[in-house]
Amino acid sequence: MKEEDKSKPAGSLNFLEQIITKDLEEGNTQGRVHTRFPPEPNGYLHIGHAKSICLNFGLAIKYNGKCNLRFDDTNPTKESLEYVNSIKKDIRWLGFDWEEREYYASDYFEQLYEMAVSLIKKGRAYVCEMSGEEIAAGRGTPSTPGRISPWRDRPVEESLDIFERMRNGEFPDGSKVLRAKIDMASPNMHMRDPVMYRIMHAKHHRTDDNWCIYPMYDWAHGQSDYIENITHSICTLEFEVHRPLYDWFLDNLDVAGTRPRQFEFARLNLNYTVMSKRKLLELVEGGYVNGWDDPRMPTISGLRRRGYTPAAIRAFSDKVGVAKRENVIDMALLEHCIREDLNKNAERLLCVLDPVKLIIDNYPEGQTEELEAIRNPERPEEGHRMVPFSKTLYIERNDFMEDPPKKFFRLSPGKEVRLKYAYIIKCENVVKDENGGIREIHCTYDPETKSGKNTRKVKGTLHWVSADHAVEAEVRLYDRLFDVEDPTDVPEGGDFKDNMNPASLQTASGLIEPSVNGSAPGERYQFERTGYFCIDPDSSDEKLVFNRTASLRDSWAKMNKK
RNA sequence: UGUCCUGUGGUGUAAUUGGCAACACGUCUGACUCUGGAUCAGAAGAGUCCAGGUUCGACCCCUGGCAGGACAACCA
Repeated sequence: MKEEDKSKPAGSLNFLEQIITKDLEEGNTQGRVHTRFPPEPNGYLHIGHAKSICLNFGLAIKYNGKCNLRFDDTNPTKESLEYVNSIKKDIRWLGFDWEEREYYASDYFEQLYEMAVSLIKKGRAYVCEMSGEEIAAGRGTPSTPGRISPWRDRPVEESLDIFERMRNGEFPDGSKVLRAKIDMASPNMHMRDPVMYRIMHAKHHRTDDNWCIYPMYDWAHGQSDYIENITHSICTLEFEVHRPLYDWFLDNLDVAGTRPRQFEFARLNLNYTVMSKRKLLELVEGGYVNGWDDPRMPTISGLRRRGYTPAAIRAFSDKVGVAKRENVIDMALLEHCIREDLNKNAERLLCVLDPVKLIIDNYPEGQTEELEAIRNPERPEEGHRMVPFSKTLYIERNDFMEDPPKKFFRLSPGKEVRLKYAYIIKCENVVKDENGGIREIHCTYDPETKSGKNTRKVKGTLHWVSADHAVEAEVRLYDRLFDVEDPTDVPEGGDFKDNMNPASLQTASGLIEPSVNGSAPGERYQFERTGYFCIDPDSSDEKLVFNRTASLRDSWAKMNKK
């Protein structure tokens, strides 16, 4: 877990690291750093969560501390075990370990209840019997004060009694809540007697029907941090306004030891995609993608299936940095990170995605040669694979042009190119079909130019496969899910889905060199000159399925665009 | 016309706490190349939201603006 990050000068700290360093120097946290990653198990994790995971676990690692996994499971109607499991799987896959510290806010329900009772006894909380609408209406607006609840000054004993009966299930949902008694005129809406408990007769995935009152986020979260001895409670910017409440609860409870403190950072935004749970859900449920792990989704499971590596995602998280200002990260940075990893680590393979037949007229009929091809030029120590070569081959259709522009380095009539790992060939003529399409390209080869020999050089090198030896595979060519940088930027009445890229998935039938046989789902390769690909779980014994993780940078395509 | 937060190249993050701005992605050259990949060398691109002030000196401190964001679930 030690990727180097060259995106910042050595020794420069982000604002959280600066705070922690100072706390450690001043002994503010008993010399400890203890963070937590607190997902609500109500959905799948995405790349934005990955940033938070890397941050929280990363800080703990960097400062020799600990990071807990804590499920914030205080709303049983939205949460489930399925999500708990997927979240655990994703965090582990990313390479982080919470050891035995797998916690649940629901583990603290009893303690939380006792703490609430103590607050009532202090006159700092009361049972309010207004309806939800009344409470909302009575809260006022940010610029006008709220109205005092008629129940606000009821006797402590009465609140105590009713609160207990709420717990015992004597009242229907929505009939009563426990509220903190703070300040209905506060300019901070969250301080206007916030709800601490609501009645929900709902089955919880862990506590079953033991409870029918459930704590609200603001009440549960800070106290859970306190119970777990968290030192630095790191969350995203939208909770900034909650911080006074976070502190108020701690101030008004008799807490001992180190108090947790909350710090906020700006969440990750990525262009050319959407990140909100609601929109992601819409894509899944509307069938716009094939599930949460569709390789085009920015979910962790989607990226995994797409072929991203944990190391690439960790490197990405490092490079995006941590700060308080809103940001939009360029998708190109994510792509850079996976290419950087896979260039170094993925074995090479020859695969023709859009084949056209090429016949070497002067190559002996029926002859086959096994040619040596390096597995990975970045890691020569990994050795070689053998690739069969014969008279009839396939090359990429767009590697041939009858009438090439001046800077076309590939094959055209009368021109020479090298076939990677094989020979230099020269195009002699082409055979066309009745529509004028190219059916066969006829070439001659120069036996003196076999790969490995020190021979003359030609400008272009092509990938190819031997027709009789190639293995057919389904290749799913993925591209960005959206056409535009900000898919949510739509005209009146428009929808973010209007910005979807119609070509985000194109399927090809690829021909791959036979050494691909025996590969298993999850394995990653570079198809030379084409891109990085990963074997999809949809693969069967009969047919491999590849997902394109990322294309190779293509300066020829870029040049053509101009 | 409330409270809180944030404004640094196209994007993101720095500037060791006051010494005229660095790194990464991206872009553009060129070299090299049996991947138009990778690699290597180089370039362009901000004078730090604006206006005042303090100071020998301000991205950094002060004052006042402006802009953007968050907050009015019995969601988290």
